[in-house]
Amino acid sequence: MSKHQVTIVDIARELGISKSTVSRALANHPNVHPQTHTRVWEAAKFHEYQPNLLAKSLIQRKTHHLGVVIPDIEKPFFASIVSGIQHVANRSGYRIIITQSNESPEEEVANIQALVLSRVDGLLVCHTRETTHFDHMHQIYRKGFPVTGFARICPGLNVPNVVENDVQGAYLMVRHLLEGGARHIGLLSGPKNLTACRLREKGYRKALQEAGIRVNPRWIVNTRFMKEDIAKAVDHWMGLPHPPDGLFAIYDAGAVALIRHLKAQGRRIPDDLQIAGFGNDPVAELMEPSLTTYAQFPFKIGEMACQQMLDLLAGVKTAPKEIVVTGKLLKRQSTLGPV
Amino acid sequence: MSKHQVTIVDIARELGISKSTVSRALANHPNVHPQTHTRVWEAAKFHEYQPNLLAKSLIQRKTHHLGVVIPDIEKPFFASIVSGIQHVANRSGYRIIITQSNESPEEEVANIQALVLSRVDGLLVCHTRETTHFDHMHQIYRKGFPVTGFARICPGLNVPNVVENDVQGAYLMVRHLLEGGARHIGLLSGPKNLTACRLREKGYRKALQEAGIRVNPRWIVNTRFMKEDIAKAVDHWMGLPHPPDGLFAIYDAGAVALIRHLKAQGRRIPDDLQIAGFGNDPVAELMEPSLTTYAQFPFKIGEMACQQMLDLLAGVKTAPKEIVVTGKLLKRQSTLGPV
DNA sequence: AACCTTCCCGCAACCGTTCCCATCAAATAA
DNA sequence: TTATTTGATGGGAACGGTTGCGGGAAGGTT
Repeated sequence: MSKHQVTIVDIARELGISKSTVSRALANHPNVHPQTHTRVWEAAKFHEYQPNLLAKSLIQRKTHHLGVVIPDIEKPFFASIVSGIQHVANRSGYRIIITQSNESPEEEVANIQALVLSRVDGLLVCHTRETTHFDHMHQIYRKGFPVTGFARICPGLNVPNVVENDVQGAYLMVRHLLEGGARHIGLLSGPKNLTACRLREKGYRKALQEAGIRVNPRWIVNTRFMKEDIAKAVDHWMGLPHPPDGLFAIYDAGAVALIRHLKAQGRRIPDDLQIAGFGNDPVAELMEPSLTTYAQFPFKIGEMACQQMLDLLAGVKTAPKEIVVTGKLLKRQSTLGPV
Repeated sequence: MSKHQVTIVDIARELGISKSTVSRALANHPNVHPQTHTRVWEAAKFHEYQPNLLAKSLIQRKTHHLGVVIPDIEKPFFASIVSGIQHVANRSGYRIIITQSNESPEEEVANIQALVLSRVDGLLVCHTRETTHFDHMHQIYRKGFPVTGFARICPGLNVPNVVENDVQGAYLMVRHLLEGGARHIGLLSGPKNLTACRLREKGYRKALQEAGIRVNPRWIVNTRFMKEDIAKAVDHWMGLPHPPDGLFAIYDAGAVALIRHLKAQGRRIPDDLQIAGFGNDPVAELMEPSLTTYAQFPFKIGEMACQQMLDLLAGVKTAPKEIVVTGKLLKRQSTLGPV
């Protein structure tokens, strides 16, 4: 960076005009003489002039940066969301600053604060699993800072939110299992405090109730997403008077682990029992048997979330709404059998 | 944003002192009376003062932002790299701005230019597969702009680069196949113009030569990473006078597809032929048979790349070096058989 | 000829900091 | 006492742009 970056003042001096005129010419302001306009542009091009966006941001109070807070970008689900956000952001001339909380609430608030400090125009946030206090959110909301939530949202915060349709997805999936003939359907769920788990469980219950089946509480197993939980769950189910003829795991990794475990036990899938997952992990398609699952379109979620943010920034006045991105049931071998 | 953000001038006025003093107090400059210091800090806390980092950046010519250019964040490999970059960046008070080129050279240069325009302190870049002209890189290099390359680097650019050890990885893998008894080893490669492909092919050749095996050019198949390439490749190999007894795919997705295809044909792996991949895709571990592959530690690559950048920014004067992150061979069922 | 527009352009304030330099009182040294 | 250092503070010029306001020249209208 030895060379002095050329500024509008340099150009103004060289052309013998004022920096205001140069500024206006470069901004294509109408009240500039055509001849002056071209002279300025030529000089700018000649000197490889690059406007200092910091100065511009400072005065215009806009950085054209959006802050994104996610738990973990290495999860394909979040990576796709980020990609979707990025896609619509770039299209509108925004850049995104990404921060990861690594599922730590402390890092989450630190990231959020750092982002508002660096003057992003808006914040797109997905909370950690563990986030239970939302003071930091209400605080920036009170200041009028533009916020949009996605995937895991802050309860009771009056901002646009984009979520996947957990209830519906689980509902459809369980209906699919029922159509396949299953009557005793086990549910592999996660920690009870997670909204997503509760919602998917809700869909599960709804489908069973509609089919006139009383939900046996012992069908439901709550894990902590650990590998060790799988064997225990299977033992539990198989010890029941009526072992399940279908299993619905609310996360694909769980379904995958179930399949491996059951296959190792010599059970045939889906003949002995059907298995379904949730989330359309890349593995799902490649396993044997390929896994029936529910695709959530995270890219779409990202796009919608970012679009909400752009509307917010553009001052489009609509009541902040909750947008639900509906996914799609992918019926595969783990419920249908070989095709 | 109705409220006027409080500035140091506001605090100065309220306390009846000059803004210089406030600035110094907040920066914990020694030459400030202790009493003034606490008064300033208390006023700042009371009014929830937030420094305007834009103004600071403008004057100090440092944004504490790093630009990251990657082809596709949805690829686990790149997601991990980004995560690694982020990790060391945050630790040192830097934020990262991420842009995706989507494997399009045009988007790549657009992103890079936008990033230098928004005054990032440095640029971490991984080129697209298709990037063949590197004018944009030389241009910013000439300006003295801090650049670090990773994974796919710009040839002939005198900047720190961090790459994985392609030659070594392929070499070790082929040696492993040889140890397993394979003698006719097919290579599923990618487009010839990609450096990674050429390097891995080099490792492949080296291992065979060392073992005293003449490389049969017909063993090598160049794909374009398409699904359709797989069937053709298999047909080609099986049509040879001596069909291969081992296959090395330089990308895991290829190995996975090979396994599925060969299994569908009724061939037993690894009994009929061994199969190995490269990259340690998450699927590799979960398939059946689990895939022998080479793990590249992308997180580490990201960390190293970012560390190089920080050194660069700190002015640590070392000749820009090429750093090689060596991976690890993961021997699994596709070469070893059931365990 | 006097007046009114319209078109260009320059002046200067402003955005919110940092930081160099000057100032001045108090403390120390001669 | 006087000279010198030290410590705390204020003034003001940057940083690189944007923008409201006013003015002058050119042209058109009564």
